[in-house]
Amino acid sequence: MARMGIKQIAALAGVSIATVSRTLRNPEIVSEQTRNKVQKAIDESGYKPNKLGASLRTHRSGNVVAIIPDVTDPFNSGIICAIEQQAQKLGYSVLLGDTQNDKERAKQYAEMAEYGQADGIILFSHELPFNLDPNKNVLEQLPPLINASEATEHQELPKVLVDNYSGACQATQHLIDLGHKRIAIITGPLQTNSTQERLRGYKDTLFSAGIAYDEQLVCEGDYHLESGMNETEKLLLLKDRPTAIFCFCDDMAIGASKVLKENGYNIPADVSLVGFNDIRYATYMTPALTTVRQPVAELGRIAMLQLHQLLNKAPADNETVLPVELIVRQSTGPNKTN
Amino acid sequence: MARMGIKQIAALAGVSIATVSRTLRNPEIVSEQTRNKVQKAIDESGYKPNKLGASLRTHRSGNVVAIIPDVTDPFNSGIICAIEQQAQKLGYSVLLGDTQNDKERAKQYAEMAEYGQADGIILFSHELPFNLDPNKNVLEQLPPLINASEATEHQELPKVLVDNYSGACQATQHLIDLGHKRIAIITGPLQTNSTQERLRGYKDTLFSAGIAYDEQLVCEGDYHLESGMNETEKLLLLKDRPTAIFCFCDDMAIGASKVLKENGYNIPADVSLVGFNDIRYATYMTPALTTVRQPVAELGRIAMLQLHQLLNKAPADNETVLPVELIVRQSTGPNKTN
DNA sequence: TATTTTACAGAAAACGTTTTCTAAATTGAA
DNA sequence: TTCAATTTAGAAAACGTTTTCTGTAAAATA
Repeated sequence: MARMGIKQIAALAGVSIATVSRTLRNPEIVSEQTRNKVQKAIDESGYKPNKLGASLRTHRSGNVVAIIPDVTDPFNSGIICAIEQQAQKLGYSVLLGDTQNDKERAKQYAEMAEYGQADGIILFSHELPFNLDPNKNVLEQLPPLINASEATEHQELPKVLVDNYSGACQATQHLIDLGHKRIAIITGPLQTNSTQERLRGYKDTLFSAGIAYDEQLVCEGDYHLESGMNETEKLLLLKDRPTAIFCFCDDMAIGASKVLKENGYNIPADVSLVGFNDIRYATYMTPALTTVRQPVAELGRIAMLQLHQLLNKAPADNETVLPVELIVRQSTGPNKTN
Repeated sequence: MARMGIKQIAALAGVSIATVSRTLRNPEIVSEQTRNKVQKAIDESGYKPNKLGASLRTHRSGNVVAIIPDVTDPFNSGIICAIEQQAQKLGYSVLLGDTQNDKERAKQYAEMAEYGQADGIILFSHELPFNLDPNKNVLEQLPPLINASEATEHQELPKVLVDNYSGACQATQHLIDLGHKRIAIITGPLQTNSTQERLRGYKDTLFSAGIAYDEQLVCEGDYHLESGMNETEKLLLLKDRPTAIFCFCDDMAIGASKVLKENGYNIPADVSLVGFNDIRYATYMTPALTTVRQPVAELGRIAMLQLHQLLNKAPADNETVLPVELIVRQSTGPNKTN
């Protein structure tokens, strides 16, 4: 297949290139007769208009870049999948920006927007991968950007989040309702918005129930499975060990579960376990994991929708908060130690 | 930040645009003095060369599209992650083409190469998303394309695969060594190369051990968790039920495990279970899943490397086969029914 | 010193589109 | 019929680069 350009098609159809372009983008303003001629030439030649040419002219690549810490994490990949779905519906393509938690890579991906490779960014991070001039308006220094799932410190940026506070409240209350008083948590990185909100929910709920906040029971994890294991080991060394552990993500809960079992603890008889995210495998763990379900598909869908708004100069909502839901399974049970 | 083009930089530095371009792409052919002038202008203005302009001119978008059935599957996302890693090293960006098993979408993504949005394709499918003219050479009708993990019927296409045959042999032999004779399998779709190869490995190994092949024991799954459950239920209805089940992916094994447990079967005491892939969660299942590990990172890395070759007109290897490894954990044990 | 080579930098074309501007042809109103 | 309004389509500019082709100045050779 010889490379065909709009010129060749124009020649083939005996019209100008402008007419070919119009037939493709604005069929209604070209007469039926000419339109047919052009269409015939296109069909016969199998012409595929070059997107780069068009993009260059229109200043729109039609790409968005999703900057994400790790596609390998099922929670992330779920959102990515939803973003991608919605992107296709809206006519965008998604560039994958898996940073592996490397700031430098995040920056490189972010720059795609500045090099014209992408029109906008969906960012899953609490860190903004740009060097900002603190004296100037934040928004004006950035390409169109939506924060998803995690937020940066810059309040001006549009974000679509999940009700982390409520999720933590529900989880904590559930444990309290089961009679637990010594409820440990394994958080994510303390700088993240998600962890801060969940921590707040945890504290508030404890307080409402009249349970004293015990710093010994809060461990900082990093949302990775291994940290769930490490922190659980520490918790088990405590004199007065917790009867329940609330992990801020399922992976850490899975890690915790492994350590608990290895040490002969029965879940939930000896210690109850709650996760966060409700990844696909949560139901299939033994015991099935009680967890806070995030509306992953909705999160991705809306993030993409909002970015689309932004790209059309319509302001995006500054903050969208989606509800979460506690899914009670078998990893939580009544506190039997009292 | 006012949009800066190469023209503005040229003016700022008092040189021609050609010189600016050369400073950026071929610094060695411009004198140090001029280079410095230009560099200064670039630094001061924060100029980011527009990639679309360059791509248009060079006929290289610098993008590759990964056409994949489902990012949400940890096996797939593992490969994608590796591809992405390697792509970045080589200076490419990865467009995500999650098809959700929809042929039409696969085709749309494949067309990105024809529209100049992508330079090449990494395809995870046994179906070629193109309409081919059967009279003509296959390769000449396709954009640069590498098959990864799964192969199409077209032998000419370069592919990087895993030694599915050997994997199935190892798994089957392991079960035979444990004394199992009634070894059921839950395959993937029969049209896929991966399943065909594994099936062949299974049959050959049975034959070598002098165990008769029993068609009742082979169930066709679809690599999804649910099908693992469904097929296991069928297997349990058999008069002479299997003492071991070898699932062609971990997700199906996880599904099988659930059904087995629900029906009161003990793993591995009553029935042994083997998976394929060794996803991250395989170790954390109860019992930990014996499975065939695929070199996911290597697979992705090589696929991208091969595509890179192709894009530089160097022929890619027609077939790369990577070794797999049986990881024995707790879901397999001696056959106790004899 | 005269001549050839080499190093460097500018002008301009090219990549493949979209879109503005203009002109011709057609239609409708008067 | 004439004139204005509308429809239609072409010419040409523009998007932001890279690269070829030239030309000039400096360096190397004789």
